[in-house]
Amino acid sequence: MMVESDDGVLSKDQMGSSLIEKGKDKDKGNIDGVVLKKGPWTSAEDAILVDYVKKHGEGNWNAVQKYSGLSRCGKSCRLRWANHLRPNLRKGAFSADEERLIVELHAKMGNKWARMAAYLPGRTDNEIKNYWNTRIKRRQRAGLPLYPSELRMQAMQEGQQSSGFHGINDANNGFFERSSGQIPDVVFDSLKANQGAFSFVPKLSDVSASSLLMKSLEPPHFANLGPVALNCQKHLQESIYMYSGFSGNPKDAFSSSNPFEDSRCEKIAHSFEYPYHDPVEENSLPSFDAVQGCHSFTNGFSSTPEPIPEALELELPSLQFIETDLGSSWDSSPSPPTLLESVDRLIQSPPRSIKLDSECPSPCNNGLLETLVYEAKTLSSAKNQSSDKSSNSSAPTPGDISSSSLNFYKTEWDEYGDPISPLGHSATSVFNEQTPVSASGSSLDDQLHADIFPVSNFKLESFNQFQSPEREQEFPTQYDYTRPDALLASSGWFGFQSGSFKAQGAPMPDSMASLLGDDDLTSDSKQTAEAYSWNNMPAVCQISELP
DNA sequence: AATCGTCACAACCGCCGAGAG
DNA sequence: GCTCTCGGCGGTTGTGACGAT
Repeated sequence: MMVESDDGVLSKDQMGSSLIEKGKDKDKGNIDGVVLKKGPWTSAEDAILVDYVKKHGEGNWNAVQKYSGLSRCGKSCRLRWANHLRPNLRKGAFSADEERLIVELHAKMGNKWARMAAYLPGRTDNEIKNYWNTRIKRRQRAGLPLYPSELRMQAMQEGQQSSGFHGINDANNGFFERSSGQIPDVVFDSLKANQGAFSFVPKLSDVSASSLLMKSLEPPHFANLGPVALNCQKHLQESIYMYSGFSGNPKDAFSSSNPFEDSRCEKIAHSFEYPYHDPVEENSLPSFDAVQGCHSFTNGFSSTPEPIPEALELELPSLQFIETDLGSSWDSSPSPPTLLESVDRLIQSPPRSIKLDSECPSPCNNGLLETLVYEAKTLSSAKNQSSDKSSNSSAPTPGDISSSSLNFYKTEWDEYGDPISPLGHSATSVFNEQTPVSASGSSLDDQLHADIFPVSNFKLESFNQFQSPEREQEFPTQYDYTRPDALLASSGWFGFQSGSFKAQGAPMPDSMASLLGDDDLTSDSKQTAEAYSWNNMPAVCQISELP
């Protein structure tokens, strides 16, 4: 690069011994006694290589050293030629169109740089890769999503058009690259950047059970974790592999002793973030029933011994939105089965997420848990409602949101003639049974960390980011997480008063602000929630199809 | 002016698959 | 079927440029 001797700054010899393999590696640095050079190419070397290619054509790169005397290994020659010397290379900064195309392609292909390069004449995979990596860093640092909403929209459309989620021209390039296990880390756009994406939230009546279900996978839970170094592509891969295994063997796929021990969950969350929703499309969205491998999503755990808790577990750090989402999305009239089933599915993750599966064997299989969760959620909402009403009468608060949810729950439940839970308990009865362990000491956030994320330091920090006296008031109670009722009652798993940070005046990290937008969060929370839920679907469906 | 962090880029490394022997 | 070579690909590293402090 800078040491290239185009300007004569450094001669080949001056490149120094440090750049020359000492021949200790016969296979790589020394061929037939010739020490192969490494490091930046000189103009002289370039000329030799160009001349060689002109004479012999591309390929047979290992012969370059033999026939041209160039002290470079074949791979290095090929790379130099492909990235810098071959004709028709397009140098310089990427144009806006190119950038957009890259983003689009990445959304479709993942880190398939070579394939992406095929769509960008004159550009090399290395350029694209570098650009993308830089972009990731930049946007992550800024707390911005990687993909604009229109891309997600397009991807969703493509996913609908083909159950295989095929990408653009290459049928093998699915929206999620199956062969590679690559899944685009579909990060939802910020509301700020994509206000339009949330301007057409479907009418609640249009929200399907699946969408409701998907709220349980909502990314905002992860968004709360704040910016996390994105230098974890491997983690992303791992995450995808986790998903890959999901359809086949959930237990294997999610056998990690601590699903939050690293940033995988974050990446997964990003993978699910897909807030773009077009009401026009919703009816054509693939149902989970129709998607192979998504059986459990539609059936709920009640019908399968290996339900989706594994999947939902991925969102365990959930701190927000679900409750709000439910409340908002059920304003209309989902069918009664949808309501209940959605609730059921929503509640699958907490027990596992808090690693109670070992202590509370198979809580998901008996149908009790979901009922408890539902009612506990309702209780929690009620509590928030009462506390918030007394303190804030103007701006929407988490409690307001929760209360609306609560009211909605009640309304919906009663509306469908099911005044009591499927278990036969009234919500009240369950609420009364809820037993807070202690109101003293640390906040729920700390509790979460201590009990659930013992090794997830970054998440604790993330949680702490949102700690504030207000939030402490929000969650004054600690629960005994060894008790299912308490677990369920800790609606933090589901509803953590999502879009409340702003309204509460609690600090909102930049990333959070970016993810949720600077618009009034509470006013948009419904739409956001709707969009999230819908846009999660393709990802989940596709993931379930991964081998 | 010095220092530090970030960016942008080139190049290398390791792995993998295809094909030939 | 096995081994080897080659080429391709994706990930990572190294380094100068650049801007902020």
